[in-house]
Amino acid sequence: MSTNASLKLIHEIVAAADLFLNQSQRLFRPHGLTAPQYNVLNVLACVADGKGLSQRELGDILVVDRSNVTGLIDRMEKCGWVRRADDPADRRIYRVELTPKGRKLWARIEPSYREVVAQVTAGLDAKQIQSALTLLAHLQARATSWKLPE
Amino acid sequence: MSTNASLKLIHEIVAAADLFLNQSQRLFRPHGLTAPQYNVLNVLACVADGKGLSQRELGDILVVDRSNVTGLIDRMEKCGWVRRADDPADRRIYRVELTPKGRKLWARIEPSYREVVAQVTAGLDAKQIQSALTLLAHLQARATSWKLPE
DNA sequence: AATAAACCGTTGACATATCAACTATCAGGC
DNA sequence: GCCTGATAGTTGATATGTCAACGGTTTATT
Repeated sequence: MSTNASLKLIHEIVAAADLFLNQSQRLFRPHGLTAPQYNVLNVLACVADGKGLSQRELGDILVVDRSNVTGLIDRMEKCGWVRRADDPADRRIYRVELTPKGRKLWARIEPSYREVVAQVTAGLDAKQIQSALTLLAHLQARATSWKLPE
Repeated sequence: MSTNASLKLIHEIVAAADLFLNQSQRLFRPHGLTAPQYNVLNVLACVADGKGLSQRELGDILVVDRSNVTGLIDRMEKCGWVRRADDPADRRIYRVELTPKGRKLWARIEPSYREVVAQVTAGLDAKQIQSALTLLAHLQARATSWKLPE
């Protein structure tokens, strides 16, 4: 198999992800939001039911370091979208929750986000998407367990 | 077609790109290099033949803002991997070139990089890769020309 | 030739990201 | 109960990225 096709595959995956993130900024920006901040809203709205999430859990889900979550939540708290609530059982932990304002913002943006995804993926049939997902899962599994050469 | 499959597709592309970039750090780091810096070395080694590239051209190829190139080249120049040469015809421009040290570093890392890509894509046949490339090109074309909802 | 327009690189403000080191808190073993 | 170790969040150093504004240099226009 050609190494060049593999190189191009990886390159195009990175380029597509980059392009998508950059373009999605155009959706979020008018609301004063960034892509990582939208992800926080989305996780809190979908995953956390009422109880919120610790910053560590948030970082695990978003695949970012917990030190990064500190500043992210700082800025979002300043905008009034999320709140740090004390955990009654563990004083090391904050339970990060959506405020009503944050939930409202998410509810306003989420449909646009879905529509944009629909636009970008229009013209692809279910089978194509499925085989792409299989390939991506394969890549991720192999990337997770790779070993350094030499 | 299911919107959820589309959402998952985009999500997995971003996740795969992220994972790959994070893992490739492990290859670059022992050499004191970052992924964007490796990309600079690679572009200068492959694209620019002797004449170097202006910072604007470099930014266009790497799809980053030219203001970002300033700092990137600053740091790489400090390490002695690249050099800013004056352009004889246009005094606004630097021609960024590899130093011998930079070229040697690239030559040492590039085979490992190819091998890692080969590892990650092992088990995929040419047809699978080709259809993934087609899909990615489709996504990129549509993402480039999308219009904001509402 | 002189003015206007476009272009290049830098700078400063900011957001995101990592890592290492620190403080506070919790959980286990003795 | 008391140390020991793990865990949560913060902080500071550093790298990457954007954007807007600025100062020199071309290039175009008149």
